[in-house]
Amino acid sequence: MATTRTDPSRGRRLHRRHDRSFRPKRTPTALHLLMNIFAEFHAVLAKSLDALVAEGKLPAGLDLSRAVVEPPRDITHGDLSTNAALVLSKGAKMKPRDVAELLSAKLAADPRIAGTDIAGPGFVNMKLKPEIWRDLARSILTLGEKFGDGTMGGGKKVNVEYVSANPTGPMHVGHCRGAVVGDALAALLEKTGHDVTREYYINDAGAQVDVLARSVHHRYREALGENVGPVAEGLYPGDYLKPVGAALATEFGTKYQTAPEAEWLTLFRERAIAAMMDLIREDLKALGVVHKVFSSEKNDIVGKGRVNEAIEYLKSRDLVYTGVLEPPKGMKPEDWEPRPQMLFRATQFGDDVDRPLAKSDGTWTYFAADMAYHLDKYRRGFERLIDVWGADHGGYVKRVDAAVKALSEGRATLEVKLCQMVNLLDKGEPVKMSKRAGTFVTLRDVVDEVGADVVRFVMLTRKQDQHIDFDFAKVREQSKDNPVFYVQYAHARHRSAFRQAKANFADLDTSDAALAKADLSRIGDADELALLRMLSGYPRILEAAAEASEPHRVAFWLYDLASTFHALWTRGNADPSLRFVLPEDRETTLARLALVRNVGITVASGLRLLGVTPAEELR
RNA sequence: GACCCCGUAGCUCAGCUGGAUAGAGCACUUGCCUUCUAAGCAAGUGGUCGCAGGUUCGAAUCCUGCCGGGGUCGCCA
Repeated sequence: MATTRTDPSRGRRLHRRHDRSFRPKRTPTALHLLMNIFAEFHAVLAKSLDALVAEGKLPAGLDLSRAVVEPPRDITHGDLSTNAALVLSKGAKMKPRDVAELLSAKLAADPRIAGTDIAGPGFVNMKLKPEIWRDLARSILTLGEKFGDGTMGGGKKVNVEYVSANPTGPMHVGHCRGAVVGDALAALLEKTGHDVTREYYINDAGAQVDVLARSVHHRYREALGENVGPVAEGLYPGDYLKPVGAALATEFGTKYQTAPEAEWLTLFRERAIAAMMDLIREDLKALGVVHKVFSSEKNDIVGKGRVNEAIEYLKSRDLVYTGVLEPPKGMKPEDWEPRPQMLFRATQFGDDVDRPLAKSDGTWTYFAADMAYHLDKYRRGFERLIDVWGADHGGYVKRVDAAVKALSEGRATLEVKLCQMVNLLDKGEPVKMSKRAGTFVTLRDVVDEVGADVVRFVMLTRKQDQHIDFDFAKVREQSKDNPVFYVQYAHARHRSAFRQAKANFADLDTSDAALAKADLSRIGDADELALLRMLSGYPRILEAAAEASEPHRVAFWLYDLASTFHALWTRGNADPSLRFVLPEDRETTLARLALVRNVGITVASGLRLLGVTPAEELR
């Protein structure tokens, strides 16, 4: 396996490239926009190190790639902390504390650093001048929701394929996790400077779409008034096919009522798939998910001979052969019989066994088509492919990874994000669902009932490889168990503070531009500065989340931010002098509104990234 | 049998890709509304990070082996 998650060198490399390339440019005329404080001070650290090398106090060629500048766990340790001395001591052949002494003295000379000290085994802690936080506040007001935009991706093309539900019916709740995770991941990658394409793969070439066509034919006859009885075993029984059958009845009358299957199968299949895709697109739209590209297995891959091309390519590399697979050990398939098959040498690329490409009836396996599809993505210029799948497809990862490696000669990378199951519950009791029996809860039902905001946020309150319990009773409650309200409430409160300000100062200019000019030296309370310090972590969180492909981190961070803001807000209850709006003090009000607006901008940015509406008010 | 994921407070889960004294919500105990919307806040109780080794200045995090739970395993998609 060589996916991103298991390749330890990958993250490091990206970090370093980003950090090194970040050189704050100071233009005397414009305000220097503080974007990522940690990246900036990593640059300061590198400069200090260079100086120490030039002075001969440290040897040249030290590897700074493992050194990080981060917020200390405990704020009494200062604003920034670096492990540089610990990381460098070995290469410098010095004790960590001694390296720390040198770095500490050098860093203390930076005009923006108020002081440094050494702690523990050799951490260097830095205390920044409060003016830094006020610069940050002004920067956020100037940037607006661009705050947090990053260049980490370097404009690189990334293809994110997600949902890709079979076109045999409306989406059920189980699909919505992948939809939300994929969508948020795509947004996150865009925010961090990637050129993202959101894509959906339509599995419309298999046997199941023929079943769909037959199911529609049943509904068609039904619509013509024929007494067809219940839907036959093995067909899709859902009512959602009735309108499709009815439309065909209107259009073609009795033409295909008794005709042999061969006469209508293709037509009915195409109409049915088109109708189902319309349905699915509507469902996705209700959830706020919009794909840019829909690739059809049948029309874009198989029909265009892409599978043949892929196989021919592999054959030319001697990666295809005819062989007989061993039955899997430990389980005894009853109908197992050894059979020669066309196989792809997946084992040469890290898979456990070689994989079949053709079925016994001569048609391609799903894998063969999927392989060709991934080659198609690569040929469209994507060297980074991300697929979001359900965890039940976990056993399929290695072979597609092997295929991508083989077909791109190692130039393309595939990351598969597996989303664990969503356990659907009602008051703690499992809800039974069966698509074949037609008893399943649709995504639409859930979205209509609790709203897209709640569905989306809940789906992001777990790491994707962790199970989620989605309990209707709880989600319906719209109580404080629902973290989405907690975060939205922070945004609503920020709006409320502005309404309050207008009520007290009718003529007050509270535009972001005006707030950026406020006298921010009036922001001095420890909790106020702590809030700004927290906001400074936003770009950092986005980068880390993007690098790990873990959008849930943004949701958790927003929750923490909301918590910090609520705490500050509530202090005003006990001590009116700490309120944001002070009817007696226009200037301080303006400064505090600037702070509040910083929170509002950042919460809105984060929520929008996750596809959740920043609420104006919650009542 | 093989492969993948998970195991952290009573419960549900985070833990910033190896850092300092392991965090949050729920639950439980105790306070805060003549209100900048209390859908909120503050404090307290609660941990052998599944077990055992290893790697190093340092491990919940990385490696190995076990234990427990889930998922998957030729011609379904």
